[in-house]
Amino acid sequence: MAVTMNDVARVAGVSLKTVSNVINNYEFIRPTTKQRVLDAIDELGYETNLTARSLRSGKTSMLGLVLADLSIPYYAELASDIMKVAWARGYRVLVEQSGNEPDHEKAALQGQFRTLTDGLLFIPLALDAEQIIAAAGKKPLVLLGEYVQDPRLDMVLIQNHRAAAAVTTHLLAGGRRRIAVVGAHDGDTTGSGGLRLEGYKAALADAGVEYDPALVVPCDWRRDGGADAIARLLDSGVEFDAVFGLNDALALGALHELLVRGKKVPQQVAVAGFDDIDEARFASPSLTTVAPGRAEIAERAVELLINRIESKTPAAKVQQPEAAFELRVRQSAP
Amino acid sequence: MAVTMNDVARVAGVSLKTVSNVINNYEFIRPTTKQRVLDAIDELGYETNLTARSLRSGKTSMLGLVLADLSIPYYAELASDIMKVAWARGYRVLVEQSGNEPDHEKAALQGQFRTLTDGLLFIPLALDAEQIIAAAGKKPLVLLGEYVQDPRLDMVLIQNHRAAAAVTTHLLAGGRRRIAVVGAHDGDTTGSGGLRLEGYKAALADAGVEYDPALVVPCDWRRDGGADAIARLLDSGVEFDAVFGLNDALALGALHELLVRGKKVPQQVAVAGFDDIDEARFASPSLTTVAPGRAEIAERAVELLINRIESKTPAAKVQQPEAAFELRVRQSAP
DNA sequence: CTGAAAGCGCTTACAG
DNA sequence: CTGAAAGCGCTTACAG
Repeated sequence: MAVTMNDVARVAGVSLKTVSNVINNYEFIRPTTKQRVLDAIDELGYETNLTARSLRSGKTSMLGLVLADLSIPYYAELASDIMKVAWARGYRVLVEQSGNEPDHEKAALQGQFRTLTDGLLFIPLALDAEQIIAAAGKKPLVLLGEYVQDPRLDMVLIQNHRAAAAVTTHLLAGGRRRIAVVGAHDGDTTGSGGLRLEGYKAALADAGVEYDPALVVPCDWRRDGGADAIARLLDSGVEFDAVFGLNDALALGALHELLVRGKKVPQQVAVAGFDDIDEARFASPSLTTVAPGRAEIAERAVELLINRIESKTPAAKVQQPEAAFELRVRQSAP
Repeated sequence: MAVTMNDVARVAGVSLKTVSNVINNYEFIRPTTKQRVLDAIDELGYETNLTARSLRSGKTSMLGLVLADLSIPYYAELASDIMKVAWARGYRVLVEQSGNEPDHEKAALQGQFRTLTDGLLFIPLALDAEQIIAAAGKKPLVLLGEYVQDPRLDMVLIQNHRAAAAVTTHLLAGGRRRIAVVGAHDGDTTGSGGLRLEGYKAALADAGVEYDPALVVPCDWRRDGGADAIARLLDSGVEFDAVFGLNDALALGALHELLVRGKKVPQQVAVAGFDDIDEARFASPSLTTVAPGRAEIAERAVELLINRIESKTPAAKVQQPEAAFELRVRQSAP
């Protein structure tokens, strides 16, 4: 029913192989032959069947991207960038939402999903390094995010510690001394939350300001989590003059709750976040935050993964490139 | 190299067909045979090669989704919903970003992309109905969004006119009389902008309030577009006591600019939007808007498309179901 | 209930 | 530079 290469070959009066050569831009084809084939393709409206190509070649030219949920702005913006970079290199991206569920993450790592892709970009949230290594097949895998760190796995790193320290130092420079941290447990040292909390502590120590665990409020990393956390903090009577949301969603939720409660931002309480999602620029007041280098993360991750896929020598050393960050000072913490 | 059904058949001591039957849950298999096959699958770690299945069966079990850009919250949230609904029905979703480019949209409609999917969900922004009909192949196609309306095409509709009228009526009920509209040209009657503008006009007429074209400000449908539009309106000296952003991004950009300029919202100027993106709830003040029924849109679109794909009688009448909307009153326009 | 054969539409060695 | 043949790993009639 569909037009095949055979039809093109017949119309052009050449063999199947010649059509294939033309389609794949094989160099040494007589120009007249090539033109005959191109004319036949045009005439018949032929489209390469990518499924057949994949089956035979063993390459799908698709990358998998596993993340929690596209409705979370940071992931959506990162996915958008990754798709553009991949597209420019001739790959499509098949997105899988894990919903933060260990079972979904495991399924994405090993199930049939992998047979559709040549390699996987994975933002783990539920599985640890051992589980990932156990579940992952032989196809290339590159991790994003910081819930998992392991010397055996390729991954693109964010400078969580230094970027969080930079935010904290900025708040301290603005005269703040009681900086609440929203989105971590006191004592966390791993994962995005733990690493950022450590950066915060380091900056306090550098400035000679004492660390107070009462200022550290754990909560879900969502807008309503940040709002709830601030509500609890205000209700508890703990004094604070600044809030560091460990991501922008938390900071924006916190900002919202502060304003609802009649606090002046930044006069009474300064607010800063982490991620620099698009929304941060247009919050009111606009949100001071740190850009973790999203474009660079997308670029490096795709490049690393494609290099692994196309490399003839798969035994290359584990790579863990690090993206550059940048502080973005706005109204919420000038 | 990979484990194939042949390997499973050999280990289980049955024929290829029997393995296939087990995998595809064919009913009439002796339980002991089935168990032997399942054991072999387990033992060998066999995974179905989806590419091979697609080639043979002519079905990819993938739906294409063409939208402008995932970094736009409304699209990201809609994509997330669509993927979940499709997943529940046994389909994956392959997202393609058109960047609002006619060439990209055309490529998504006809190119090799179509050979990877069984049907397409398409949010057109650049092509018109004629171009879409000309470019689309024979595979099922369902349109979303309202830039294109045509009786020949399946699509899921939003009640733009009535929902926009409801927002306007709400603002009028709050005592506002000079309601600026951000995101349309005076005279637009088609596309999301035109339809919503018409709804606005209808509500004004119902209330006996005169329509003033000076209050209608065209701009890009993005946060900065809304901010710019309000800046221009304020600079022009036109008086207004409310702003209706034709989507939430516009309304949030407008809100931001109003606050920057020292206007009190909602005391001096009320603000309302359209879409009810997640961010609207957590803006400060929170944004009054209308929810166009995103979950229902996703549900209906996927259902309609899958029905077309799986239907034996493809000659069924064009379908254009309509989603229910709901006004969400919040602080920006109580 | 199960088997042996054909074939989906390509690419890939192998010849020439 | 081009051809004829094999085969990627499945599913699908067709038998029995």
